[in-house]
Amino acid sequence: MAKGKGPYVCGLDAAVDVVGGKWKPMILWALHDDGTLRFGELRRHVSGVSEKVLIQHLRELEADGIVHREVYREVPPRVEYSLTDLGEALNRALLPLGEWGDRHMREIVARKHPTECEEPAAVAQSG
Amino acid sequence: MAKGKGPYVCGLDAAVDVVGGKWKPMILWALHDDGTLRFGELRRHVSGVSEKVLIQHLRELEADGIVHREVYREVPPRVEYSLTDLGEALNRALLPLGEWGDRHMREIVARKHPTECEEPAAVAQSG
DNA sequence: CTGTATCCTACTAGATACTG
DNA sequence: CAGTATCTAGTAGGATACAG
Repeated sequence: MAKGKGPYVCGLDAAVDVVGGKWKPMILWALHDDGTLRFGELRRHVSGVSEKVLIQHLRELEADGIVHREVYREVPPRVEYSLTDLGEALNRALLPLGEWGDRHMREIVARKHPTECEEPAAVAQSG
Repeated sequence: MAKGKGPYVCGLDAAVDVVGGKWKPMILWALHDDGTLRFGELRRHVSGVSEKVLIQHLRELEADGIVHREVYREVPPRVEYSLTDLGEALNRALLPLGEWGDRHMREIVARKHPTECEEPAAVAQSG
């Protein structure tokens, strides 16, 4: 679950608490893009994350009702993650923020690394 | 400045890095609501925050180009904070997220505190 | 393949006292 | 009033080894 900082002052407060984890936005993005992903696939989509942290974030998102976890008792084991309706709604609410980031990432990054510049690469979804 | 976690994978990643601070959403909210606020006023709006952390967040937001800091060399000292155009755009992009939070905060809070001052009911899954 | 357990580091953030 | 300095606690996140 999220940080659980307590009674939220506003909806935005609650929302950032839910998506505030370091890799959570990328997890939501990946799930929104592919619909359903196994643990390993998710690991590859969210490149750089460790198993522990990925599991941790996944559990929190599950506890918050954002993602659904489906376990298949097979050999080898298989677990699939997907977005719930709440998660899809969250992702839609996240779209404008993602677009803002895409549009202004250059300025933001430029402030951080005045000499280092890279194409935004447009990971935004067409929706 | 924000966490500065490095090259962003997507715009959303950059955006949450900018607004990810514990009190930043509330700071943006207050500034959006009142337009321009002094340090002390901001402190009152963002109730619970300490001077150090408020300054820290303000500096980060300023470094990210989200807020503008205007210093008046008077006695007593006066400093006014306001949103830049970038900050206003960010706030607009944050609106849907805030609405999502408002709509679903009850479920989220209910998951966190099933027995605390709230009806144990209405933890309904979205599925 | 999907997790769990343990150890460790860095950072966020809070309390308090002090300065201009 | 606005901001800084110092000390401290809690926790998010990372590396690695191990288990079902």
